[in-house]
Amino acid sequence: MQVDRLHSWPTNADEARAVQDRLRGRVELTGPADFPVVAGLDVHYYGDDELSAAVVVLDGDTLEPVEEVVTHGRAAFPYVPGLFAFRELPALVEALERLTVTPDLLVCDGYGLAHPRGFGLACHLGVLTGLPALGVGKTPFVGAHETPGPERGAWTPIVHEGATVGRALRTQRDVKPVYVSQGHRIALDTATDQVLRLTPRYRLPDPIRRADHLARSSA
DNA sequence: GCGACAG
DNA sequence: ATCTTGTCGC
Repeated sequence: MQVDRLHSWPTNADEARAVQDRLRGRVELTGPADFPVVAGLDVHYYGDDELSAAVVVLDGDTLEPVEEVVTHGRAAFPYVPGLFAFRELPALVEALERLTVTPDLLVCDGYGLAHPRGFGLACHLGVLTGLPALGVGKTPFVGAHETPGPERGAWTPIVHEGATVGRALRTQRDVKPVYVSQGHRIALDTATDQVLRLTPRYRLPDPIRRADHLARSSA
């Protein structure tokens, strides 16, 4: 698939924040609710700052893999909370470009709207590709939330600066919640539904687990 | 000012 | 993210 470079690569943290502030206006918070083909993305770090980036495309109904791509590279930016996306973006974009099928949804490992400037990795990938995207985080990042009930499907809003920016969602009974936020062209209700649907077992969505395993095994 | 801070 | 042992449970 084709991915547009909507910005030059930032040289420092201020430039990176400026990119986020500029692209934030392109995020759309509504979109389709049906996703025949979904993709999971994840990056594995090894050595100094080497990394492998994996994209696994799954049939949206059966959750069977239909295509896999792995790329290798180096972290493209130092780790700064809030600018995390710039580390992995080039490798992930290259992997997406090598896909022969275009997914209907990107399931990203990290945050979308629930981000200090409202533009996390899931928003960034969504805007560059134009595809619906959502983010799943494993630890709280921004905002405040109550602990959801213990049963699968229970959720509470994540509130940041007076706005709901995501949900703490229990994907399995008595398992630590995950943190769901919108990336691009998707409603929060839809993102929540999809995360549950894509997580028939374990804590994290199948697409992310598969991408994690693939990136790890091809280091 | 100090610590904490997606992965 | 990664460095790391054992342990409990399906």
